[in-house]
Amino acid sequence: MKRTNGTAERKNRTTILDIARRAEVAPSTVSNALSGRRYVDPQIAERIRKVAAEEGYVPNSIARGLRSGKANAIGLLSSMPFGVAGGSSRLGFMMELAAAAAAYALQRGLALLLVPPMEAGRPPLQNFMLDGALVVEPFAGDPFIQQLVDYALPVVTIGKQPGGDDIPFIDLRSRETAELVFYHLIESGAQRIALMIGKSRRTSYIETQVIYIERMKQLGALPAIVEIAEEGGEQAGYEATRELLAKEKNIDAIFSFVDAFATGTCRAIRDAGLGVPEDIRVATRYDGPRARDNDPPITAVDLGLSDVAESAVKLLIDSIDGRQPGKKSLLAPPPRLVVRGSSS
Amino acid sequence: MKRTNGTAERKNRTTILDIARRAEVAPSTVSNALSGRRYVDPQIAERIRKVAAEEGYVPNSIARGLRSGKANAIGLLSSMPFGVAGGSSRLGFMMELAAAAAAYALQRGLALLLVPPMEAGRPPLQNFMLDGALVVEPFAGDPFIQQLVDYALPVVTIGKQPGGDDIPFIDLRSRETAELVFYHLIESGAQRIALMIGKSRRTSYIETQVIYIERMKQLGALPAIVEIAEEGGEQAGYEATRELLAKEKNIDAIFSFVDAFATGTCRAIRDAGLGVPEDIRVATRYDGPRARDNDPPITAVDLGLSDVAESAVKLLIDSIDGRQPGKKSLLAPPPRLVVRGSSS
DNA sequence: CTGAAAGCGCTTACAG
DNA sequence: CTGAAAGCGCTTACAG
Repeated sequence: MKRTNGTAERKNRTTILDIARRAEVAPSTVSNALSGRRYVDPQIAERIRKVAAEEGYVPNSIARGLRSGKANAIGLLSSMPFGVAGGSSRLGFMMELAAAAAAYALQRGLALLLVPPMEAGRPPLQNFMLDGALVVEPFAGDPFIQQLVDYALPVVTIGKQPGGDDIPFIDLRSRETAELVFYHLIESGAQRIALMIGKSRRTSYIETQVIYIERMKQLGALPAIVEIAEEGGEQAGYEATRELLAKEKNIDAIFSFVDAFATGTCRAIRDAGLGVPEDIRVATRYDGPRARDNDPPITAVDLGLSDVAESAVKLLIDSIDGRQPGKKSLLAPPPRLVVRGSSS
Repeated sequence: MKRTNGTAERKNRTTILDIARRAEVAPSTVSNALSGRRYVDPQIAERIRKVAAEEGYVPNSIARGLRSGKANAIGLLSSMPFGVAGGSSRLGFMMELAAAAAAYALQRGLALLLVPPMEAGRPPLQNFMLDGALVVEPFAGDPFIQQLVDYALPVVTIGKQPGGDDIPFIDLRSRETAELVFYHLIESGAQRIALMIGKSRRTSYIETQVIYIERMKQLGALPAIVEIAEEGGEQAGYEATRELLAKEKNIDAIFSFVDAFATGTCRAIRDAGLGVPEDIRVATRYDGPRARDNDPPITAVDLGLSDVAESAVKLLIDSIDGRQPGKKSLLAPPPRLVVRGSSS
């Protein structure tokens, strides 16, 4: 009896050697016959296939991977903290990307490995077999990116990493997104718009702030920017909004960028005895379940995440295959405003 | 110069042999020093760690996996067709399970591999490195399960596979779920309830039908069961409902089991000139975005999927580790009815 | 306590 | 056209 290979259930699996012995050929011939990579005498090939079928032979993908240097898998990572990326229903930005990325990756023969943010510490990437990774909205100096670069793994980021000039990315068009939102809020009558945004240095935050400040200057209005630690999630959005309303009396619109903040913002406005949208209009970026399910539903932006995910996987596959893509970045589809009760 | 190993980006990575040479010890000593698996003279261990750090050594997880027989990854598979599992926003049952399973698996040092249903053909499971898999609501004779069993991979199903008596599973308590829904519909005044359900032989469908028939008998009402091919998604739900309403005139409630069907059901009722819930009450099983975002929002059941996912991963890890768990199945949390506008 | 060897199961050059 | 050998990069017994 052969030794087991550690996993009780998988002991004694038929190997290519077993097939070779029974079919009386060399192991390499079995390999070639089964993979079709090289010509093998049709009669012999047929015999090999028959034996393999009889023995229930299944190739060991890890052994194959060691030789070929491919894991046939890519990771999807996010350093966005749990209060935001996850939350009670956990059906947000990252999972929408995950679903689309997984579907497309599978079409290309790759599995998608889901690496959610960890509550504490870094995920044990060491242990995972990956050919590359997608990173969702990394911030400047994101340790995730650093770790992947250390592992010499190809990376594509969804949303450029600030300063990550050598890393291929999908341009989420955050400037345009911000333009859309501010234009809408102003057009619907807002005079004094506040911006509530995450603290970390992610490109979407940075670009939104730039546009916000420009607009406020044009409008001759004083900017009111509140930066929130993302870990706080909805509760932090709530508290920040209460404070803001206590200090600034003439706010009549809030772009509460992160959807988790935005639901907190709505709650805070109501608790302050004010109405959404009558007294204060609210908008958020990601048009996910959180925005849609809120009462009232929150105006948001359709970012075309299915297309984003697909482009990202494409770029990553190019990078894994060592193809130097003409462009190191791809554009997301144009953002589309979805107006809802929170602002009209 | 060393040969590359196939992936352009990962050529010439430092190996344990490089470290061994530079630190003037045996490769096995490097392995032991770095893993801490065996005692190594502290001075030597320190030297090894220093060299490894300098060289930027990262262990090759595939090589490690070949030797140890572990991929440190589990799969999440669903044979539910795309119209149902996916759909435009793709944020459904499977993704909610995925998010929770991934988070818990990561805590246990495992990655979660997302294997969505393929449009055509079977996914290339051969190529994926897995220690086991979770299968979502398999039907009788599900080829996914067959494939996994052929690969001798441990499997846990979320929802028992009909006839799958040897496969550990999470009991989704579909009988109780059905009881809750029918009790609610009857209590809210329904006299003639129709059941609209998928065609394949999944446990949740089977159990729901059993309860439905019992209830109708008690009520002295004629059962009206419509079985729909799942691939049809919302459109099939729409068409089936139109046909049903054309044939049966006194239907005043529909349990449209699959959420994709249920939104079609609501649309069909309206197109027939009737109102939800005034003329016909509607309920569905999975309390996801689809049910919540519908107009009117659809009464549904909270199945506690986070707990379900966690239990499933636990059971799977037991099975992978060869531990014979006391129980081969675990119970989902009690289903909880979420009453919404579609039925009240 | 540590080293040298064998081996995980394939695939890839190298011979013939 | 096919076989025998080497090798992917680790870890696991086996020696000492």
